[in-house]
Amino acid sequence: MTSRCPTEILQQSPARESLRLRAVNLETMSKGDRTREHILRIAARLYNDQGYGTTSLRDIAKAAGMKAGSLYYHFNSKEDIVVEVLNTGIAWVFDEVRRSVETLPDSAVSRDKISQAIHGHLVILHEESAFTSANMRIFAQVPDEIRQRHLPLRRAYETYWARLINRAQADGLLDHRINPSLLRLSLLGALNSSIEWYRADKSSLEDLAANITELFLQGAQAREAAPQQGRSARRVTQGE
Amino acid sequence: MTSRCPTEILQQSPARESLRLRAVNLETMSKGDRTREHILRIAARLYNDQGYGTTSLRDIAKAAGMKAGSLYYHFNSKEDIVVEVLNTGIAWVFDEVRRSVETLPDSAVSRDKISQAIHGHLVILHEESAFTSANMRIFAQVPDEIRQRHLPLRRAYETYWARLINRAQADGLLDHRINPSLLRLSLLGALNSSIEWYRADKSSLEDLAANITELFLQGAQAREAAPQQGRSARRVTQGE
DNA sequence: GTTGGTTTCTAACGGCAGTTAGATTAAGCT
DNA sequence: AGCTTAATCTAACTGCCGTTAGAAACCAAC
Repeated sequence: MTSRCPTEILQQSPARESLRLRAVNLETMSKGDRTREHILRIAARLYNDQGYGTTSLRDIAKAAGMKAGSLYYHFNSKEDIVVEVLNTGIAWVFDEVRRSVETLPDSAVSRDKISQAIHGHLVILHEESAFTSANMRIFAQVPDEIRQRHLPLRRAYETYWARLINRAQADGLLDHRINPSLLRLSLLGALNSSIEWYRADKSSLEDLAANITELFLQGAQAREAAPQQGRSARRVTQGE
Repeated sequence: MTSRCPTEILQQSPARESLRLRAVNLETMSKGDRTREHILRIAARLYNDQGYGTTSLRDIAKAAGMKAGSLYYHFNSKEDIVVEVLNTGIAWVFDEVRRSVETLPDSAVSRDKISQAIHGHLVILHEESAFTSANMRIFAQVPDEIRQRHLPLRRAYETYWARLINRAQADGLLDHRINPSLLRLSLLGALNSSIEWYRADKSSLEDLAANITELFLQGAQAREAAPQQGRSARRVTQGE
């Protein structure tokens, strides 16, 4: 039996769970837990800005308005901080993508489900969660031991996408000659690379999501006529 | 007027140029230059294996069979080493991709040119150049100053791809509704993400290149019939 | 206002980082 | 052989790293 909730894959204390809930209840949290969250958010921002290797505990502490030693009241080690940032990043994007897909009725066509998943992934990546973008940025650069601790959750998220795509292929949406793994890896590779080139002032995330969906499903090659069924997203003007 | 050779964009001493030439003339090189190259190759390998931040000069020196201080006979700083590794990585993939495309007659159809470019990029990334894979791995994690020094060459390579794609759209290969920048960024994002999931024992690079070309041009969505013109690459079985 | 728990700071520790100057060795030339 | 240049090593410097122990400050409850 597979777990439905991404957070279940981690054995976490209740306090550690709090960050995973999208609606953070600031009032009911103790000061310690609030500070703890604050530190994690600061850490995620710094990881985004300057990478993992060059972000010291003293950097995080200073940005959080405290001294390096004080971090050890909330965390056992530097490693624990980055692992929690990584896990939160995936947990959030996982929750959001699932939520986006489940917005649709179960009977919805596969194309809409994939389109929604793409949009959800992009929204979290670019608008909602510094944890998720930090994850995509630094995952490949953290020491192997840290990556191993984080890997189960990441795999769970990848599996979710794999199922989405497999189902789409079974439904007949996807060509049977397409390798579903290649599609998944290429699509997520493209989506995650967008943290290095997407700028919100150039186009909306809705347009970006629609255009990427179109690109990966219809392909870039010219088609004779075949206008799509009223699904005409405005073109995005990204990059030069 | 635009420069044809990617190395021209860098003002380099002749000695520094050597690594950029694919056919390395080991005999005619001085011992110093050979050691210099050796160090750079070692550095690229270590950057690939353990990232930039956690690779110290002492690590590089030890792997190269010398002491840390000795590196300073060949390089002025740690920064110079990583910048040269980065530049070499792009110079090589740039040369190879251009060479691949120019293998074809000028009259070749755009599809073949793009297909060749994709293959060349993947070959360098996975088989030929630890510099190129190191570049893709660590580019996002080096300090900003280093990235700035490297950026011109990277932009030149991106521009080459942009021209390739623009021409393909002008030729009518690509749908006019496709945003060429989005195609380029998504495609390169997908290609470069392959350093994290491609395993040579699972499929050949030729198959991978053919399948990615197919994916980005034809799209994943099921097509009625329309068999492609004899261009039937075997399916790759990558990932789970 | 004292108490007791929570939170932060201070000050240091050992270790490793990049870098440097100068001594030492190796190689080539006459 | 002796001299010169090339290449490497030795040994240190300064500075920042993650981490720790214990003292201080804060804060609520009585």
